[in-house]
Amino acid sequence: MARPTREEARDTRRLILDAALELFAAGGFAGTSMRQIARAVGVRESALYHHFESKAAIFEAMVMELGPGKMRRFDELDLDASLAGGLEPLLRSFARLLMEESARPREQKFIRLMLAEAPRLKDAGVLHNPMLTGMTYLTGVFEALARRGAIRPGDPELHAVEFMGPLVMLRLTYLVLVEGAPDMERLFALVDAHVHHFHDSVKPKEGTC
Amino acid sequence: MARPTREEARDTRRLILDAALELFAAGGFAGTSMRQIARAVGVRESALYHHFESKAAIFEAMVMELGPGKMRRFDELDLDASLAGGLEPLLRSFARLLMEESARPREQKFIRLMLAEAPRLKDAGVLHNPMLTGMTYLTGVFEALARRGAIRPGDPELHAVEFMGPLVMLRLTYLVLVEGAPDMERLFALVDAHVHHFHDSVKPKEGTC
DNA sequence: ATTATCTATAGATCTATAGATAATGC
DNA sequence: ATTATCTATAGATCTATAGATAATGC
Repeated sequence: MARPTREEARDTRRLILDAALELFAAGGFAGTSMRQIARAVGVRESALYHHFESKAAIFEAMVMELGPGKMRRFDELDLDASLAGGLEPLLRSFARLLMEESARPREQKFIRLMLAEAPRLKDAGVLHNPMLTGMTYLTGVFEALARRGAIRPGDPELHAVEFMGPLVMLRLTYLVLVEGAPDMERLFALVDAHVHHFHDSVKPKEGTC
Repeated sequence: MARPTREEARDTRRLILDAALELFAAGGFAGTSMRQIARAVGVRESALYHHFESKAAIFEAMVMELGPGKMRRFDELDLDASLAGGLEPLLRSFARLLMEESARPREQKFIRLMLAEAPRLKDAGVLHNPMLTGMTYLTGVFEALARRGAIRPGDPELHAVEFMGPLVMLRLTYLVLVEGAPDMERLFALVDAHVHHFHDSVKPKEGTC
């Protein structure tokens, strides 16, 4: 035994991170032991310490890998080009993308873990609440949209809250806090309805009364 | 020592529950030891077992006490009478009440605990996700409002999502996931702006174009 | 020589229980 | 007799380390 041959070699670091995410999401950081992680991976505890200095180091590596805000997908976006297809389709595809991503098992577990360990995130070297970071970013987007007249003028933070609030809540109720398979059909129907409702309430007023 | 005199007697059960809420909210259920709770209360571990069978029993008692959905405040409400003052003031006072309540330290800790322990709630005898219960309830309220023409017709679940989503998110960002004193002024400004925006989007259409 | 594992274990917890002690309320 | 605490401890479990072993890549 001891060191495995090249044929048997596996990416143990990867396996540790995957097993730890699974276990942390289900039992919490403190509720998961190095022993459980080792058992899930199929190695001894001491092998874990070869890859990570401590249990906290596993958590930190996980946050570093999955954490830094997925909100920046708008960054690669040329607002003017995207707006050519219309504001509502743009918002809808963003909202659907967010939900599809959140529905992925790894993301579901990670969001659950972040919510559960929120009070301890700072100790793990995560300076800012990911939710706040996302909101700050979206606020900037709505500011830009208002500047070019794509939406009617107003408090951009309010627009960010009105747009993201229902999405965050739908994600919580349908994806994060639910157990078993989520009702994706109902979820997407509500997402589309929300986008339509939101768009209706911010689109520039047209015509005269 | 041993049993304290009547003068020194304290409500130890109450003190245990309070200390446990504090510690569970900060460190999670698994991250908190009976030893820590005993130290916080100022008794020995064995005294805890006089009041509760186990650590899990403390958690269960806590959920039983604080859990059963605070959403039912609408129950004591005569919709018709309340609507006399106008829909927007009614919604605003509900939203502000929800935020004021969520801002109370005990509630903040409890919400944090519920989010953190959500995957383990079923084991604690909590059958339903409190968030879903609240949404079901609110959906009924908006159905009633639509039936009596106080809001324009539409999917009542969508209305519940549009109304509560931003409130849930504001609560998360400003009260639950934040550390230190929350910026209540900015929070209430956003709550009021949200209620106004929401009311604008659901009030019955008046006049003709 | 380095890397990835193993066996074995030290030392620190932690939950829960047994049995003693003293105040209370009948 | 009952209630609420204490002291003491059994027994389980947990994090982390020391040192051995064998495969890898130079």
